[in-house]
Amino acid sequence: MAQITKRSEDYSRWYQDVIAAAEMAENSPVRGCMVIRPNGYAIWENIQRTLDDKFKELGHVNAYFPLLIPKSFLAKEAQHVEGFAKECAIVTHHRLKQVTVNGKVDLIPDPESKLEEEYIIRPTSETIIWDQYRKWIQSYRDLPLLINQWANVMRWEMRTRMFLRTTEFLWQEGHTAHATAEEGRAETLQMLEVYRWFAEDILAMPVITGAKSESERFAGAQETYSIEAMMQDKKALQAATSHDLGQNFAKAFDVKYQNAEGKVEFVWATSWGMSTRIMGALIMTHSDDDGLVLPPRIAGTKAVIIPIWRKDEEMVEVVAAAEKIAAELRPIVGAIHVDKRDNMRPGWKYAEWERKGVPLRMEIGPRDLKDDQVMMAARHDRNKQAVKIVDLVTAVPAELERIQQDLFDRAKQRLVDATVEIDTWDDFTKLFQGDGGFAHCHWCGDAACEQAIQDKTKVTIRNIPFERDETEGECVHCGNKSIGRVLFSQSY
RNA sequence: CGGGGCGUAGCGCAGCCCGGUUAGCGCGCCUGCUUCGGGAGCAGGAGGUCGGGAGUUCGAAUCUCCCCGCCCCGACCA
Repeated sequence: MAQITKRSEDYSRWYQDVIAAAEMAENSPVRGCMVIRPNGYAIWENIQRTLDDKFKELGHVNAYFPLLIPKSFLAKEAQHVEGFAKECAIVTHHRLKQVTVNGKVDLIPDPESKLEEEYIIRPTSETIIWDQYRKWIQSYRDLPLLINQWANVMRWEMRTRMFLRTTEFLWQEGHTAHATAEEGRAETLQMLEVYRWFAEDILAMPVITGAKSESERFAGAQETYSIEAMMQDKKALQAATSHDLGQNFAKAFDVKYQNAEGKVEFVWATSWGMSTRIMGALIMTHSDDDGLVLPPRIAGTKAVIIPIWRKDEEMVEVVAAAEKIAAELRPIVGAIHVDKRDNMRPGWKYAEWERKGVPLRMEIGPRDLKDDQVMMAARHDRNKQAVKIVDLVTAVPAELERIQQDLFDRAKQRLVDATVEIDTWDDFTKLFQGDGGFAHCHWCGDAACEQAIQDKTKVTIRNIPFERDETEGECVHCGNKSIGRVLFSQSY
């Protein structure tokens, strides 16, 4: 069994070890692309379910658009090209041909099957979706158009890391069209709030909401908003984004509607997304040196029951009791696993389920049976207590709720403890040469100054928080006038 | 793409410098018995084109060249 490197020794090694030990994902033969294993995919399925329900509650519907996009589409929105052209995979042929070279059979693209117009594999779907929206939107009565897509996308990054940055990744992308700028802006902010809710209430991951600086804006957006979380190494991770696209895509793809007065106008657009990257954030927010730690609301398995026995007669009794408890609890708390394997001892099983991040463990043996109780142990703080079997229907949901809240509080405390206000360049460099963290600092608003800070320290503006100090001050780097503080940090 | 490290059984590694019988070790896996309340013990067993290709040699895991992949640091990146 692979040992998990301690966080204090090598944080990024620890991260990879946790993923391997929890059997969440592993590398594949395809460079930069990972295999998401059942333990990891179960989490993604829960993410999908929860978000999808919320999207629909707010009036969105799902659709599916092609994986391949005509190359020319990308060129239609100038900034969009600039942002994505460098990382696109391109389909150039539609057929292979067998050839024999030095007696060996090989396959090459059949030159005769070269495509007249090449396709790119979508790095994001704005272009192909907006090309379609042109056909769907004529009247203000067609608006708003609120569509989401669950899909895979591909961005040919130079350096990849499991979940955080993979060549292919899974995500949802919402693409909406509206009659007015105000409606578009309201949708953008509404979806950002959904992401904040999801991160904090479901993933127990406190975030800072705010607007991106101009240089960090999505390619083609008028305004980009993000939620930023703090990992245990005090670096920031952008957990989701929501973009107000203004009329940029409507103009690029000629999407117009006629209003009630008969006037023809371009529509207003938004897009918003959360990807499998969030699972990297989830791992780095809660897990410890013993492996994965998951908040109950997103865990694939909420609790595991470990029957303990010596003799075969005991096994029959204990397993039956465990199954009965599981059956009673499942309708209340969700997936519960009874670990009946008879080829390993309880201690081994405890360690294994701890590695895999199951939030709650119940142990039931002959001694417990006699006392009509089980031992109940929480993964994240090792709190262990005896609970009467009749009380489980209330005790288990309550304990899961305590775990959920505890994980959030713990993460929130880390965030608060590692967040400071900094006013001098000297203190700024000291902070980021040392432990790092989140720093609220004055900034002049100049992109060149922002770039200079990044070049010198690798620190970037994570966002301009909604809740921030807007009193005047001097830019932490250049000393010019500032109209408030923004959030600085090193990031993933 | 630049610098560094690594690639030998499912996992972790030794062997390589200095070429030489059937390539080892630990964990895991299979079979059996004893065990079972915090990573069990004993016995037997299965599992390898030594990342790929070419070369040097009587002989290559070991030497040379090329390629591929992974990890770390850069560059790159909603």
